[in-house]
Amino acid sequence: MENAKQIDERVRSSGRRMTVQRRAVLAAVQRSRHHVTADEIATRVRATHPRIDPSTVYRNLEALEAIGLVSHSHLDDRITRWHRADVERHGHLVCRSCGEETELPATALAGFERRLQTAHGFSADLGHSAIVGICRECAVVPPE
Amino acid sequence: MENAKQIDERVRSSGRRMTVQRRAVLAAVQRSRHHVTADEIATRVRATHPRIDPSTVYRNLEALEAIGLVSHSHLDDRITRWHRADVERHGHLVCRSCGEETELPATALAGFERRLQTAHGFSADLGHSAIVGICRECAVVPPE
DNA sequence: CCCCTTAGCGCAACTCCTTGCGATAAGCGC
DNA sequence: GCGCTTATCGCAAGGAGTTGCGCTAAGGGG
Repeated sequence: MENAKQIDERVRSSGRRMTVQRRAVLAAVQRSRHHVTADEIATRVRATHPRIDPSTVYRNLEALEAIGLVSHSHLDDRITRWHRADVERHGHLVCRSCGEETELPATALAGFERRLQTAHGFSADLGHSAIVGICRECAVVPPE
Repeated sequence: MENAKQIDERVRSSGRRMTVQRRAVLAAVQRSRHHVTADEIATRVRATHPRIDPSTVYRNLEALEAIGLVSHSHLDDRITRWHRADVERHGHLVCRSCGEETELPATALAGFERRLQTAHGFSADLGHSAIVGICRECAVVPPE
């Protein structure tokens, strides 16, 4: 966990500026537990800074990701979700039938990631996109 | 490969109807090699059926997927791509630095899928979303 | 501490896709 | 074949995210 001054310095040393808006977006992501959508972040930011435009939120999420302070992943087909960069990496199983999500520890991903590294020289991030499939329950009794 | 009559029957037996539009969308997907976007499909369909609305294309892709005649996957962060359901399943590695895509044979996915099955009872489809990471070249020399 | 350059901002327009709705036509039953 | 039910269509409006642009203000240099 870095303090405010270290973060400011980190932003500036990347050739960017630390603005009120950027600070607000970062704070909103840091206050959230996990996996918030850009829209939720925009709503939180506007609670204290009503004039901040959604486009500013989107642009700042990208900038903060480039700096390495936040990152995003994809839980289901459509929505991008954001989280602070220092949460422990992990994967997700999402059932395409009932939608249930299960978290997967990073250790469960490491074996396959190592395999892709040795076989293809590719450093995979299996936590970035959820793994879709059919969960145990739906394999037995499809819903509805 | 099924013939037209078998396909019609398959559509109808699911309680749906076989319309001119649905046939045109299916044909457009079948004529494409791999991984076309809904927008490309809409363009092709309009070449012969100019009055077909994009929303009709989207709805038909969903319907045809529910029937099992087409399916979709996600190659990069944003765009949904469609293909006929009978192409051989495979995975994709996408480099988040240079964007390069590498195809991965289904056999390369099977081991990890089996592992998820035994450990979590989850039937994963690792071909559905591309695996993002850093390719061999970019690990050595990041572009630009 | 002020200037000047330019990153970043708010706004409005735009893209891609989804949704609601009244009109149309697929296709089962007679 | 004909009628009737209703899935599906085209259209128009809506939602999420992106982009272009002229204005504002961050922050290094003097």
